[in-house]
Amino acid sequence: MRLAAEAGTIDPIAEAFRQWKRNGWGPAAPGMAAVTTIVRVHQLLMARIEEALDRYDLSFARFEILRLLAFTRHGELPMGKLGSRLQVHPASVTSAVKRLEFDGLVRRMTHPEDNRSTLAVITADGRRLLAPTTAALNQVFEDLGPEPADLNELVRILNGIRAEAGDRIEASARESRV
Amino acid sequence: MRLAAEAGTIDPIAEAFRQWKRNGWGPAAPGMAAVTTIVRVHQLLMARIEEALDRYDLSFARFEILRLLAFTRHGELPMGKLGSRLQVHPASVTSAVKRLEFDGLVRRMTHPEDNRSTLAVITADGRRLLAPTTAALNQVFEDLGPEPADLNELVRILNGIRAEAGDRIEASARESRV
DNA sequence: CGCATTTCAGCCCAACTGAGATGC
DNA sequence: CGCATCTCAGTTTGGCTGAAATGC
Repeated sequence: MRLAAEAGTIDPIAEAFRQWKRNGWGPAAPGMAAVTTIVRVHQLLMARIEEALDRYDLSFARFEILRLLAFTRHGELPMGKLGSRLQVHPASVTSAVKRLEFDGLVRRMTHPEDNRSTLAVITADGRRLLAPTTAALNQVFEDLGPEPADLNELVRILNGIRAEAGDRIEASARESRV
Repeated sequence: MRLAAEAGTIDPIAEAFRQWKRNGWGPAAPGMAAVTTIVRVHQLLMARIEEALDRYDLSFARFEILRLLAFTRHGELPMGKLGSRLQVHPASVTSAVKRLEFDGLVRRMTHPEDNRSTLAVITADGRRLLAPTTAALNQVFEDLGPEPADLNELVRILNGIRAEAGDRIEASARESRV
């Protein structure tokens, strides 16, 4: 999506924040601004990430699968484990891996110790593709804007939201003040 | 989506952060953790928001249109303006407003001063629906977890990302330290 | 005429549901 | 047998493109 910023206009999020308070929803205003900003930043980030991966014909979801596999000891993981680690639906894992297999980036084999389960294994081509794509994404990660200390602070606060929602957070991550 | 947390496992994001540094991508590690955490929190938030709006048969996108219309002086806005304010594609505005009109929450009229343009106008039913839905969302906003001061800090840092991406930010929002 | 605004048809993709197959 | 794991077909959804219609 290529949406031009509205010319000569104020920040829509700041404006909404003002209206929220004016309408007597003051206690919810900081949360409302936080949520709206997260949604907007998510949109901006996904656009940049997709653009960075575009020429490699990889979606962010498929990249994450490759990356996760490469991080394991033998470059393999059961389908179900992929889903729980990446928080995606089992059926989505099936289709993403199918696409990766079609592209020769992973192959599938039934689990040697449990024939119900099938392993996704990253191929040499898959590992090769990780070098340039990781570099492209790291470029995005390094150009976010805020200083590393602020990014760590950002993660700390967001982890508070994850914790409240029941997400599993490491204790250390919740405390660390940069 | 209702995805159970993986039992007995560490935080996947913290683990990825560790691996990122171990692989020599240290400078990108804070940004990588920030992006991954934003993506995850976005996912959690959208699930909660959709759940809160579910019984009103409203999507978040359609709620935002109603809210934006209610905030204007006459409860009306041209289609194009809706799109630029909410950062959605013109064709998406058309379909969202069509759905809202079908539900009797907005009606459409051609712009009195420019016949090319059509105005979306919120109806009395639309305004009525905003009371309980706003209350339901405010409940979500108030229960995010972090204190208001931290939420403001969160917005400040995220605005740094928006600014870097060329989003229009109010100067005040970029400076405010809570 | 060029340009702006909106709509529409059509496409693609992601995600989910429910049913089934297989094996523990 | 109940349960876990995965796959598949089908549906829905959102968002996009490109073209058309209308009027400035």
